[in-house]
Formats: sequence, structure tokens, C-alpha cells
Amino acid sequence: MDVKTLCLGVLSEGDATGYDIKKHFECSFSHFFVAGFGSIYPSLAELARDGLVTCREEAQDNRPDRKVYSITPKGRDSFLEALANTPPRHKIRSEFFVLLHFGHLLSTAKLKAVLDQRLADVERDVTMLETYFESAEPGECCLHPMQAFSVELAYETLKAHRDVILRKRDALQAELSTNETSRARRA
Amino acid sequence: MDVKTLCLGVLSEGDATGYDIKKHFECSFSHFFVAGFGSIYPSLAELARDGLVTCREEAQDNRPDRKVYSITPKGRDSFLEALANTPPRHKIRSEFFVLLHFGHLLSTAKLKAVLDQRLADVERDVTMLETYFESAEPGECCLHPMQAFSVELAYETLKAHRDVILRKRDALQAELSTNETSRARRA
DNA sequence: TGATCCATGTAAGGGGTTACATGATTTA
DNA sequence: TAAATCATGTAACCCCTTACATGGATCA
Repeated sequence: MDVKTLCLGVLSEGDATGYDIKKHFECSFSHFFVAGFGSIYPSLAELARDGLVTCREEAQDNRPDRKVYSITPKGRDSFLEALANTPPRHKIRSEFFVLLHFGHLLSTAKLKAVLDQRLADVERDVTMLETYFESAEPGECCLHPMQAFSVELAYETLKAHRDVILRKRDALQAELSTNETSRARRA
Repeated sequence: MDVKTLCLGVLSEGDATGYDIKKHFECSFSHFFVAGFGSIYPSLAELARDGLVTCREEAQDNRPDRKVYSITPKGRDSFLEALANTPPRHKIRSEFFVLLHFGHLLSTAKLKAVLDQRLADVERDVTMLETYFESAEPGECCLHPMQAFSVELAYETLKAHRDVILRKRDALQAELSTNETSRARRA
């Protein structure tokens, strides 16, 4: 699945500009996909060229013009077909795990820093999921059941991940403190 | 972090051929990195060209020759430096989550098939981790503590992930059965 | 007899990241 | 006054994926 198809997916839920789509990626897709402007804008141009979306330009006061994209029936068909033919893969590419795997080559202090950084990232992701979930809670714009499930799944997985790291972080912290104490005693 | 650096990492634990390294990726790294021959062989050639590894050819009976690579001191330094300068990122790219997010566009049967497929994949990953962990258990070749932690973290995270999916799968199954029953009643 | 294991590579193509380029407005 | 928000794009580069190419041995 490429960024083009994901843009089509976002547009299947309503009109949007490239800028809006980027924010959508950051808020709703952040737990399973990333994309920058450098891939979103060219994707939209291609989709328009292929007749899967249409584009209307809107002038604004004191703001750059915006290009608002709408999905076409052909685009909708194309997206549904893509969904039907997409195997449910789930790939992880983690430098964090690489650092753990080769942790014996790093100092305890460095390792603790790595865990702390990861915990900070996880906390940010958790907050993002909570915000996303709650923002959709009230009013009409509530999430589809499977979207809610997707968020719940990511949430529960992330929390289990965090708890295991938290325990290890504390163990490393204790180790560092012990070393400090014994160094102090020797002195 | 690229495949070149990871190859260096594998070689930091002992000599290996490109074929060995591929297996290493599949067994030990499968929960956080993937790489195929198409990226491993060119990486090794480059590493050799840059003096980070050396290569000796070994003839075999009834087998193709093998090229056994060894890391050099320069390669070891380069790897340590790469480790020190690698931020602990953790990226997910998941078509599975995409299918969930747009689940309202799919039939219940299709959704259940998606969850079943994902569960099968998770089960395979869990088995891989168990095999990896136990194979290193007995004898001298036991895992470094942080390697064991890396496996444990992946394991616990994966199990939480699986449990949440399992519950949803059963709910969907119940829904499918109910529909079947009401269809049967109407008939 | 067909699949899997061993073993090494090349080459084209695709897709995404990163950096660059521009510029007004609002907020801290 | 500096940073963030809004807003759109291009172009080079990098890296990886995929497919192709070869071929004997072993196992089911």
C-alpha cells in the first residue's frame, strides 16, 4: 500500500487539501503509517491526472490559495479494490530494538537514555491516540466501530510495550545507583 | 540504520556468509527488521570495498563456494559509532491497521478473514521468538541480557496485541453466526 | 518428481525521504 | 523577535524490493 492509496482513503471520508491530509496522517494514522509532504503532494497530482480525484482552487484572504481535492466515483472504486487486494501485513522497522539487541556494546547509562527516549515517544503516541479517540467521542463525528477498535488495539499494545520497558528502566536505574554508591564508598 | 550497518552488527558476533546473515535476519531480527538477498549481498560487497570487513572464499564438496566475511577493527569502530549515533526510532507500517481503519467499507466476513490472517502471522512470530529464545537457552551460546530483554519485550507486546485481536475475532464470529441464524429463520 | 536447501549475485525500477524554495500571519 | 501555522510544490538522492539468472544436492 502506497501513499497514493492512503490519500484516496482520507478523501473517501471527505474533501481535503494536501495540508489537511498531512495532518490526518499525523493524527489518525500516526500509529501505523507515516508520510511527508514530499510524498503527499506528488500523490495528489498523480491521482488528479488519473481521474481518481478532482481539484478546485480556493482563494483565501491573507492566506495562500488552497487546492481542495474530492474523490471521484472512479477513485472510490479504485480504493475499494485496493483494500480488497491488500494482504494485512504489519511491518516493524525499529532502531530501538537494534540498540537493545546490541545493548551489550553500550554503557548502562546510554541504555537507560535509550529506554527513557523510547518511553517519551511512547507517551507521546499514547497521548495522540487518546486525543484522537476523545476528539471523535462527542457529537456526530464519532468513529466507526472498526476505527475505534483500531485505536483500542494500538492503545493496548502500546501500553503493554510501555510497561515492560518501564520495569527494565527501573532495574537499570537501580543498577546505576548501586554503582554510584559503591564508587562513593571506595572513595 | 541501513542493511549495511546491520550486517556489520551480525558480523560483530562472529564470521558469516551472506546466506548465514539472511538466516540471522529471519531468526533473530525478524521482530524488528527485514532484509532480502538483494540488499544483503551488495551491502557486503560495499563493506569489503570500504575495508570494514574482509572476505575469504571457501571451496566446498558438492556445494557452491562460500564467501565468509569477518569484521575488521575499523568495521567494529564504525559499528559502535553508528550505534552511538542512532536515535531509538520505532516505525510501524501496517496494511493490517489500514484495513481496520477502513473496516466500515468491508464485509464482516472479509474483516474476520483479515483478523484470522493477522492472528496466524502473530502466531508464527510468537513461535519464532520462542524458538530463538530456547535455542539460545542451553549451553554457552546463551543470549546477552539485553538480547533476552529485547525478545521478552517483543514477546509481551505481541501477546497483548494478539489477545485484543482474539476478542474482536470472536465477536465478529458471533455476529456472523447470528446473521446466519436469522437468515435461516427467515427462510 | 517436485520442493527445499545451499549459495551468490545483477539490474531495473519504484517509492519515499530530505532538502530546498517561498512567504504572509499569528502567537508566545 | 523567533517560532509556529498555513500552504504548495520540486528535485536529487538513496535505499530497498522484485525479478531474473544459475545449479547441484537432498528430502518427501
